[in-house]
Amino acid sequence: MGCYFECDPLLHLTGFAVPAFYALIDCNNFYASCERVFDPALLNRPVAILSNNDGCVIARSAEAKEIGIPMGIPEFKVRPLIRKHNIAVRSSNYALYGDMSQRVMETLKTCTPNIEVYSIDEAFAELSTSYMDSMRSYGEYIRSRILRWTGLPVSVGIAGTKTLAKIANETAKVYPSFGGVLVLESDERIRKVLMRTPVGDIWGVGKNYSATLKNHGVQTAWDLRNQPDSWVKSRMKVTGLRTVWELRGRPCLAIEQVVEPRKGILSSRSFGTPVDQVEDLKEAVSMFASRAAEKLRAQHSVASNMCVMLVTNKYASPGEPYKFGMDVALPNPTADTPLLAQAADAAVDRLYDPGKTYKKAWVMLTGIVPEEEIQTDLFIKSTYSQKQHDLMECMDSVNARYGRQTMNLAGTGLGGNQSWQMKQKHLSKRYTTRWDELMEV
DNA sequence: TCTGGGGTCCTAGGACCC
DNA sequence: TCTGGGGTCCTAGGACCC
Repeated sequence: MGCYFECDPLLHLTGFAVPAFYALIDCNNFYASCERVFDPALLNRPVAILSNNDGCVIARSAEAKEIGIPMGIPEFKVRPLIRKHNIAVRSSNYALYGDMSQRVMETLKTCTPNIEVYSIDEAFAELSTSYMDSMRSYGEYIRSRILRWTGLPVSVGIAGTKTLAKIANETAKVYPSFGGVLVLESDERIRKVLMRTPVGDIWGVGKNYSATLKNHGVQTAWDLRNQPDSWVKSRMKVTGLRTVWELRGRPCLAIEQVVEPRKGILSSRSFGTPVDQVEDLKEAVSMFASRAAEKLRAQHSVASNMCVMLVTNKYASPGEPYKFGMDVALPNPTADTPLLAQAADAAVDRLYDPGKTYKKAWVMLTGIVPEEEIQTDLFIKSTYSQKQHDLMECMDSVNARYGRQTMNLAGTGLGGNQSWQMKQKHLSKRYTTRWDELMEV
């Protein structure tokens, strides 16, 4: 099979079978491409996608990148550029992107069984040695099938480790001559590609490490690959050492097919307009608690801790505190929406300052355990009875069938025109998940 | 005027145990 | 003058990812 086992005490590797090749399949400009599938008028226009409240640019088409719209820039700062180049602007439409993502992943599974869905727009795949002779044509096959079945263009990078596959993918995107597929096989080709990859572009090397490395004269992935282990470990810890070994072709990261339950669940939004009334704040926070509880139940877990945070404008007076939060320990682990909303509500009472104007709030659940492992306290009444569990299950299935807002706590407000609701002025339709929003021809 | 929303892992240090 | 030798658990903070 050509498999072998790694086991290195330094890296705490438990030993996993290592396949010959890893592929990284990544959608090109995913959000912009999703919009284009259903609006062909966008095909030859630059496209920019805005954050939830239409505040920042969070995704761009290739043309918009070329014009020089940076990632994460506040929209108002590039408004002149948007007008000048007639850039199409959309609010983020996660209902659409999430569904399209699922279609891509399902399609990919028909090509190769062992995949790890790594993010909304990318997946790793383990390619067995039987494809050895035709890696490139296999990559092309994946690419053309996803394009035909979903309308979305992807790039494919194939190499001996996940980190190298990431680099291969990036390189395939940058140089159109590769036709969207790059296989890193020979040492010579690996060397060439690593020499033109800046350290900051390596998966696992962020802003901080990148700056440190450059200060030490380490400019490219090839430079980093050639540093001694001890040098790397002292500056970048064990995770950095794994990255370097991966650059040398020694796999340290396995495909992770099973999705582990989340250890923290966060629900937060910036408000459409700033909020200074405690009632509005409570509505919003109840809504976030409900959303977090839904996510919690979806993974069959319960939580024993909640953190509620109120956030004011951090740009207004730099240096001043702008986050005001508190932890709430729940008497017993629960996934009951009314209980969690109640706890959040009480927290708002304690945190609220009538003199402040709030821009955003959070509800975060931690202390998460599987629901079948609830440790009940002998002296405290259970906070997640069978009855509550069944009621929540019923609520979730109603909302799954008829839409998220169908059955809600009264405390989350009656919907429609709350000031804290997101702006989303440029939202496209939920073409693939709502009967009443199908594309009209 | 206007500035996203989620997550993960690792390490150091302190408290505490026998 | 001299002051054991191990552990574990928790938390805060820093790094990273999309």
